[in-house]
Amino acid sequence: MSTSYERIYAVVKRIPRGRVATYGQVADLAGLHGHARQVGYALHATPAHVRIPWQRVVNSKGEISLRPHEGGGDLQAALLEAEGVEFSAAGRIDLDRYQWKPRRVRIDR
DNA sequence: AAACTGACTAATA
DNA sequence: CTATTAGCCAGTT
Repeated sequence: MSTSYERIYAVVKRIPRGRVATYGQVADLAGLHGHARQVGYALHATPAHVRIPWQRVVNSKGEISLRPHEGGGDLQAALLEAEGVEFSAAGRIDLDRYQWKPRRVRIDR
C-alpha cells in the first residue's frame, strides 16, 4: 500500500501538537479533495508500528468518531487532553480555537 | 466482477 | 437536536 495512505499520513504527521484537523481537511491537504472517508479508512487501517498523531484527526463536529467503548476512543480523548486540547461537556472540541489552520496566519489566541 | 462496508461531510426536513 | 439523502471511493468479501 502506498499512494493515498502515504499522503494522508504525511499530512497527519504535520498536525502540530495541541491542534486538531478534520477528516475533510486532511483529505483536502493531501490532495484528495472529497475523500474524507478514505482518510478515516486509512487511519483505521494504520498499522500500529506507524507512529502518527492520528488522535488529532476528528470529524467535522469536532468530535471523536469512535465510540467510547471501542478501541482508541477514550485513548484519543486522553491524548488530546494531554496536549492541551479542551473538550466540552459533550466531549466536543471547539474547532474555532483548536482546528489546525496551515498556510494561514493564526490570528486567534 | 458485484456487493458491502465504512474513524466522513454537507444539505434538507 | 435527530433522521434521511446523497456524494465520495478504496479495501474486503
